[in-house]
Amino acid sequence: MAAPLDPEMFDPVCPSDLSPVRFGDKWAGMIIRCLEAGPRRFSELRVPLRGITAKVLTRSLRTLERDGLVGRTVQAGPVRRVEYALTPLGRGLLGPMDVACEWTGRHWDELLDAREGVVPVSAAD
Amino acid sequence: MAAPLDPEMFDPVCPSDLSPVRFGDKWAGMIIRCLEAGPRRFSELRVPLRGITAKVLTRSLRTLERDGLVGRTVQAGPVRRVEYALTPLGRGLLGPMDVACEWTGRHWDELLDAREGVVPVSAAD
DNA sequence: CCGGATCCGATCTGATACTG
DNA sequence: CAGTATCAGATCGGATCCGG
Repeated sequence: MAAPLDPEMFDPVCPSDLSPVRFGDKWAGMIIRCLEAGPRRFSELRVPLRGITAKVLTRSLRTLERDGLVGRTVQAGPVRRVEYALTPLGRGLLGPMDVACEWTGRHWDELLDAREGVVPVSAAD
Repeated sequence: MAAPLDPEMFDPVCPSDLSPVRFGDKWAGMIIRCLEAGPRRFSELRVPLRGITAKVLTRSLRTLERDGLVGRTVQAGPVRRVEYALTPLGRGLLGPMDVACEWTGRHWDELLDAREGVVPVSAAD
């Protein structure tokens, strides 16, 4: 429902693999975020998830379904319409996700420094 | 530090892959838990991490080190002694971890039911 | 004691092409 | 529109053996 998903919802310059915290597989966290505001169609999800192939999106969604985090609804008709939505369980996961995201945001520069081999202060020769 | 690590700290019957939340690689979360009470030696870590091979433990520790979550200290001497400890950054991660663990604990049965294909209530024919 | 080197199978991810 | 089939590449976790 509601507003269409922002195509630039996930900044490609922001490699989220800097964060030690992961939710499900590579895409699961982003999918859950996409479903936060309400049910979304398959094609709708593909927009912010730049470049994800249908197969990969399908597999991630199936896994989320198997784990009880996402529900799938098929509406037969002239054109096929499949909607995905968070289950109550999946919605509950938003809490821990917010905590993880906030933590990562607060320590982004430290995480970045660590990767780049930056030393505390004056040791930087 | 202090007390030795409980060898049964991680229940093998408790497949943590039921939880959608993961910290780093397969072992990172457990390693961080092991370091919660203070620095630990390499061999010490291998006890609760039943069956982990030296190579894999080394790799996980190196990754944690690269990401700035764990520090490594070598004390040369008659016998080699290497200690690992949480950095302030790594220690901060305990917060989000606690949140994730608590959430998983609270929803354990729902997660289990989903995996076993249990339907809500009376739909179980 | 604390690893590194090598090799291997399993899993993950994706590109490409095709379908009800 | 919403997938499936197939194939290829990368990464992961681990067994086994070797070294400082």
